Amino acid sequence: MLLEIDHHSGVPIYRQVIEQIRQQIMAGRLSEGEQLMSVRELAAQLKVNPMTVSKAYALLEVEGLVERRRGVGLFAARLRKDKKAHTKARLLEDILRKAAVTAVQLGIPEEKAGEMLARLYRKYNSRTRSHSNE
Amino acid sequence: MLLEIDHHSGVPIYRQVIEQIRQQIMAGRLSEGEQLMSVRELAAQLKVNPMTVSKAYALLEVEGLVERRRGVGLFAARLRKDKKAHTKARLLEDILRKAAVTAVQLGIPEEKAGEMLARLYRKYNSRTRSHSNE
DNA sequence: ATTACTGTATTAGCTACTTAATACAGTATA
DNA sequence: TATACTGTATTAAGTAGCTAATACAGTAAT
Repeated sequence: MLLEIDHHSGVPIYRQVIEQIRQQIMAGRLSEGEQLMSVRELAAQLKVNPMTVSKAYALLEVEGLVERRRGVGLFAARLRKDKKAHTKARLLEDILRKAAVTAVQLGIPEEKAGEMLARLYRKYNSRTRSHSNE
Repeated sequence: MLLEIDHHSGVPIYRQVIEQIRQQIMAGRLSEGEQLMSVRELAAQLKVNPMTVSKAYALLEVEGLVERRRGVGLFAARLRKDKKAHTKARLLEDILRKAAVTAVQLGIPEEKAGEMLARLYRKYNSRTRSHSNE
């Protein structure tokens, strides 16, 4: 597992760690029960303080995505498939809710909002295999 | 024009001012060219420092939604209808883009994302006439 | 020029957040 | 128990963002 941190993006390091690990788990690139890099190991790789990594791990545990075992290590949580699907749906819904509120407030018709989403979805879906630097 | 500020929401005052005025302009509840409350007037109503209001106004001018005239006052910008529609579309697109990226990353199919958006749209659209306190 | 409004630049204090240094605590193995 | 790993609680420093106090600047009418 390799994480990349952009120190100039303005996005806090611990959030970047959270987002990347969450995505790897949700996309199935981290097996259930698999052990992740230790706090100090990942901290060294990212050239960051161990506590920063620990903070990210702590928040991921709150989300139910990992299990921390003091003295042992960190493991990808075992998620039932329906639970996993539910979590994914919730992540997306949180964002779509804002979009829906905005569309209603601006008086943009439902069909138009739907078309915009479909267009954007296809745009990014076609880039899945390539690197996106933005 | 009446604005309401929630001092406990965690959202900065100047952002709340921006969002509410932007929404009033976009929804057509502020006529083009109409004069808005002066900096000090609005600051008094909101019980806030005039500079906080001035900051909100400055950012609204950058968006092209208002015109500031020193010594005279603040006026809702005259927007051509197509420009207005374009601005509205951009506001929504910025949010929908994040949703699309998330959906693709999580492997959620386009149809499902579309259904979620439609459901949420209807949910908030049906509340348009009532007060929402959350 | 005076008055009475407009908006604004500068500065400073406050707060919340992020990161890091240090010392501590749990587990497994020999 | 000793060792060598695990993660963590506490504390503090640094930073960025928000708000406000003050003094300044433009406009219009008298």
